[in-house]
Amino acid sequence: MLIGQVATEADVNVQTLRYYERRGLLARPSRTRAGYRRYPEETVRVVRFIKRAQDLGFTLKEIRELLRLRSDRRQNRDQMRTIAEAKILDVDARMRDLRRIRRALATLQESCECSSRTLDCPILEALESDAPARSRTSNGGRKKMRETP
Amino acid sequence: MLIGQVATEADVNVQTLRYYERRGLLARPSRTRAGYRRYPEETVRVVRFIKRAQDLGFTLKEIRELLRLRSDRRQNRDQMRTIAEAKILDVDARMRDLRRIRRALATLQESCECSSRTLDCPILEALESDAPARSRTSNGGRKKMRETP
DNA sequence: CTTGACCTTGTACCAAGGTACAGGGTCCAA
DNA sequence: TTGGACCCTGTACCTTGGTACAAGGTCAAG
Repeated sequence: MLIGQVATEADVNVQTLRYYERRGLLARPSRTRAGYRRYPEETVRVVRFIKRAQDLGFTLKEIRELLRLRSDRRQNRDQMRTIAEAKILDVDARMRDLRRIRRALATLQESCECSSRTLDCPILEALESDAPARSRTSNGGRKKMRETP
Repeated sequence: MLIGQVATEADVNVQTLRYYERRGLLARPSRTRAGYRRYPEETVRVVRFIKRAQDLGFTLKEIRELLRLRSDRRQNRDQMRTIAEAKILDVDARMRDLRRIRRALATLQESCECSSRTLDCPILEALESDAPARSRTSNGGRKKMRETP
């Protein structure tokens, strides 16, 4: 398949495919004599995967890792297993958070007349958690602060 | 509370709070005579909520909507209920996808020696779905294409 | 009454994830 | 043999979600 066809079937822009190639999400494909990229059919599935994974909040970098798991399957078994395990924990955490949000939305939907106080809002409670915040490009260090007596 | 204290407790940058105000996620707070922003305690919880929701892949725009649900609770009940319902469907879809990914990762982790063929990779299968792709800033219209006979 | 830690606005910059355009080559049907 | 639809590379630009100054005002302690 040529690039335009992949783009149409995966419902993305041609430029996006070239961009993914630069970012290492798509392998550099073989070329025709004229220098046109020629993709295997599978590429369409890969691109659709990327798009769905993005919807779930994975970054391109993380998705690249996920895809790498796929191709590295033969060598580095142990290392792979470890990465997979870490991703599973991450996914579990995301699911827990979603369940909370869901519960909150359901509460809102049903019981919006009863709990008429503006405080103790179910939406805010949804994500009030003791769980340590995950990844989120770290930011830890801030400066001194004036005393607050 | 002044802005710096909110920032410290919510573990974000001061600039970020002002940015959220511009983007309509935080209400414009009252000011001291000197023009300093003075926030209610609740703001810390709101900001933490924003951060967790972002981790889940919600955009600031979506989060603004979620928060709006909270404050509009008294008027527009029906409309609110409808939005909440839509969000619930969205959340459900996300969860389904995460479950698939999870299954795929588990498969990878356990059974990486058996399914040694490069095709039918569990990772790709994870998100192969008949479900129509959700939101994802629409992009629908692309141009004509040369016939592919 | 100054100094340091805080606050203000405004504007500029950054990384990620694309998108668009310029300038040019390929290929096939009419 | 030419025109339209496609492909190439390269570079510039856009949006999101912030961060980082610059230039200045506030306020409490020493």
